[in-house]
This record gives sequence, structure tokens and C-alpha cells, in this order.
Amino acid sequence: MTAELLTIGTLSMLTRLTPKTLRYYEEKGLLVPTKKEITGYRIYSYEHVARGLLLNRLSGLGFGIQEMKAIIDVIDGRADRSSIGPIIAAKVVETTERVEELERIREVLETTDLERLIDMSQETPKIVEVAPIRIVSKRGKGAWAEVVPRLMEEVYSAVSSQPQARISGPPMSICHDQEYKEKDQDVEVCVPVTGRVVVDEDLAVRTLEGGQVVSAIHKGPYDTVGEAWGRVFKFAQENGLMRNGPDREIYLNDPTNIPVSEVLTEVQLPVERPPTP
Amino acid sequence: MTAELLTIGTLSMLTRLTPKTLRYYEEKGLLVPTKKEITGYRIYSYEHVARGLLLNRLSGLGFGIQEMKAIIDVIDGRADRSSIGPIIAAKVVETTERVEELERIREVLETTDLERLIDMSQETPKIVEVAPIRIVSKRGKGAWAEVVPRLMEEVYSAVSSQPQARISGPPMSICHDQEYKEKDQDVEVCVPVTGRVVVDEDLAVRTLEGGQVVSAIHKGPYDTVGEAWGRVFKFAQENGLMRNGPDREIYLNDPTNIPVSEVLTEVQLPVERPPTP
DNA sequence: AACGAACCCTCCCCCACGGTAGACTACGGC
DNA sequence: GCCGTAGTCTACCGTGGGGGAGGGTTCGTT
Repeated sequence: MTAELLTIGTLSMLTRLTPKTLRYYEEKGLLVPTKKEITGYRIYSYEHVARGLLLNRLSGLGFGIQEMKAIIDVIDGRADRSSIGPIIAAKVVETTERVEELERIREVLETTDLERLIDMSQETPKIVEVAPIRIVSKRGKGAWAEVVPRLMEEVYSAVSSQPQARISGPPMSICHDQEYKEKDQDVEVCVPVTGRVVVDEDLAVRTLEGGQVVSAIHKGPYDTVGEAWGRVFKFAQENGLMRNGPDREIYLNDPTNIPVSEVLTEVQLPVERPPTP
Repeated sequence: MTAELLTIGTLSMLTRLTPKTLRYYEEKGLLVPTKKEITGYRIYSYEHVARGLLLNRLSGLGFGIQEMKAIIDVIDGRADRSSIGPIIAAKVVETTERVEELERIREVLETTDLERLIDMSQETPKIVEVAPIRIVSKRGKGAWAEVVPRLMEEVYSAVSSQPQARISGPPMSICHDQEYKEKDQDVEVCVPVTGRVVVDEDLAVRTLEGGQVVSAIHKGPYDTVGEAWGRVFKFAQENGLMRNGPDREIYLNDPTNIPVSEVLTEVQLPVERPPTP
């Protein structure tokens, strides 16, 4: 007579599923052996071959345990046939997205050499939600390289003299000009603070509004920060985002303590999505 | 002064890595905090921002922990720069293969309807290594539907009469004709045995040679088994494989006990790779 | 000084198996 | 009946983090 009983190894050969996988599928209730011997050995019968082959194909197509279970429930009549359509449709979408993502990755890997891969200034911009923050600031005009350090020192010394005020983050600057100027830029230098602050009338204490910004981080000397701005504007344009307020730069670490190649500057462009017509 | 110390949340915002991921990277030695407070709080400094951003990009490109570690070792001068090239090359290959695989999956998902997805007769052929096996067989000629059952019964009764012989697997048939014939086919019916067997001279006891076969499993009535053969021959042709011996069919379950729609037949085409010129 | 909110900690389970270790079982040949 | 080999068992760790529970910490404000 035909041998009607299969051990896990035989079923494994017939279905091309490893014994490991077969045990796992048993644990998950996908493919439960006909019986177990007293010794613990699993005994399968030939109907499990068809089921195992189906599971092998489904798993090869990228279906997960839950999805396979749903499909099996339909086959065994425990669920409605119409419930499968959405599962397959979702899998198609998922697969398509994954393909596109991998295509992008492949392109980056093929076109980028080692130096650029490691170079941090390649950091890609992203949309980030920033929280409102309370600042002490002073606004002034002049050539960037001259006015920013001067205002920065003024603001810092003003805050430092306040016993109840605490600095709560790295300093930043806000550029109130829309386009680039060589001289006479309208710039505001800010330091985040908490606590009670009283300042002279030429300094301001206010809350910087939060919202969505396109953000990138630049690593390297400050005079190359334009690269980051270029990427940020390009990103905003490609994603159809409208500028919403003045640019900000955040000076994450202190240039006086570290080599210029390690300087980190975050650039932020406030944006909003244009009204969908 | 600039705040030089970062908590995990701040670093998380700057690097776009979740706190969970940062803790995981610490565990793996990829990004270890400057220090830990007595409270267990992690304290990072700004140099970790650049490192975190790099890790984020690498992980987004599909690099694993070990690969990122290797790249970091190079950057920090603990390993030779030349060791990175192979890593990236391997990643390109890996990504390309994965894309191709997903493209195939997507095509299958889009072109296959539910019935076919579930229908087991769609089982795709594969190359399998089969082991040599000892059989009792009888060879004869005639119309398939007549000769196979007759020989099968002869072989079974011969083996059953041997007290020291044991049947060790499902029965099979070997078709010694190269092409299809309606009548007068040269067919050998075999049953795997172990133990001591003595048989009449019109039966043979021999060892069926093992080797590589293209194998597929067919589910459904025997008269539709041709579909499986079609897929097997197509597979062999597409993969440039040369036929190496007579076809085999293995009757996995017993048609007398189950509905014809559940009958399982494995078809095997022995093949060899043609000599590479 | 007190308080609520936000932040952070560790520990454990989840995916879908693969790998390995250590022990037990079955089979085929003599 | 004995023995070697091949098959099978359970159990635990690894992947690359995500999600959540339960409990401590810090911060800013009042």
C-alpha cells in the first residue's frame, strides 16, 4: 500500500519548506500535523503537501503569516472569498513602493563614491515640525560676518546678567531679507531662554512661532553652508512647498572649541503646503 | 554659552533617529553616549549628531549593523579604507537582485487571479537533488491506463509476499520512451523497498540512480498531469538543462482513497548541466 | 516649594524564520 | 539483538528595530 504517513523531513522535501519553517507554521496554526507520536515526532499526511506547497508559494510572493492565514481561511470556507481581494491589492502596492525605494537606493549607491557617501554635508532635507520657542533676540543690519558675532555677544551678555534666566538651547539667527545681500543684511540673532528675563529696550523677548520647516544639517565651515540652503530650496520646490517666513540657522556646536570641519549648522526654511485647488 | 550636552530626545530630533534606535545603536556599539548619569539618562554631545546622521543615511540605504560598523571603523581610522569597496559593491548587487525579485513578484501578483494563485497545479518546477533508492520493478509494454495498474499490482503482491521486505515509499513509474506514444508504451513500475527481497526473474531488484532532476508536483486528476510535464520541460529549456535519463512519476497518495481533485503526482525529469564550452 | 507635563529609563513581546547545541529516536544492515 | 548513522526533538540566540507597560526624572511655571 502507499505509505500514507510523512515525517517532517519527507514533507520538507516535497514542499521545499525547511523543517524549521514547518515547525514554525505549526506553532502559528498554518499547518498542523495529523498527529504527534509519544516521542514528539510530527506525523503529516499527503493533504499537507498541497497546503505546504501553497504556503511556500505565498511566502515566496512576500505574504506574511497573518495574510497567509486569511487566505487559508477562505480556502477552507471559514471566511468570505471577497476578503482576499484587498489583501492582494495591498501587496501589489507594497511591492511597487518597495521596488521604487530600492531603485532609488541602487541609483544612489551606483552614482555616489565613498567620500560623498561618508561626507555629512550630503544630508538630505526633510520636513520637520518645530515647536514654538521663547527667545531673547537682537536685530541689526550689516555684513553678516561682522554683525552676527557682535549681536551674539550682546545677547549672551544680556542673558548672562539675569540671575533667573536660563539658556535652553543653541543660538540661532533669523535672516529677514528675502534675497541674498552682500552687505547691510537684516538679521536677528536669538538665544532660547526660560525663566524671568528683563532686558533693555533694544533687545526683544518673544516667542518664535513653531510650524513646519524644511530642515537640513550642514557639516563643515560656515562659508559652505550655502550648499545646504541649495538642497533645502530644491527640496521645497520639488515638493511644491511655499515659503512661509524668514529663514533660520541654528548653530549646533561652538566653533571656538572645535575644528571648522566639525562645525554643525542646521538650516530651516519655514513652509506651508499651498491650498489644494 | 552654547549648550554642549544633548539628551536622547534632542539627538533624536537632530538625527531623525528614534530614541529606540539610538538605544539599540548604543547596545551594538555604533553610537555610544558620552556618559550616563546616575539616573541612567544618556548624555550625548554634538559630535554624535554627525555620526547619527551618517548612520541614518546608511541604514536608509539598506546597510546592516555589521556593515555600518565596518564603515565607521574606516572613518575612525581603525580599519583600512580599501575594505569599504567590497561592502558597497555587494550592496549594489544585493539591491539589484532584490529589485528583480520584487519585479517578478509584482508581475505575478498583477497577472494572476485568485483562483490561479490558490490552485496548486501552478506549482513551479525546481531543480532538486534526489538520492539513489532501492526498488523492486517490473517493466512492460502497453497502453498506459492498462499497463500501469496491472504492473503495479504485480509488483505490490510480489513484495507483500516477502516477509523480510519493507515498502519504504510511494510507488513510481519510469517512462522509457523518449516521446509520447498512444499505445505500446515502454514503462517500468517501481516500489521502493528495504530488506531482503527475492523475486521471480521477470521482476527486477535494483538501485535507481540519484542525481539532479527538475521536479514539479501536480494536484488533480491524473489525466491532467501533462500540464506539470509542460512546465517542467519549459523550465529545463529556459535554464539550458539537458535531459539525462528517462522520466519518472511518483504517485504520492493513493487515488483509491481520496477524491480525484486531491491526487498528488510528482513528475521528475533527470537533467545535467551541459558542459560549459 | 509644589505640581503637572514632558521626558527618560528598563524590560518584555513581536516579526519569520536561520543557526546551533544537546539529547533522543528510528532505520537499515549484520 | 546490536550498532552506526541519519533523522528528529526542544530550547535559546540573532536579525533591526517598533510598540507598550510600568515607573522614575527633569523642567518650567506658579
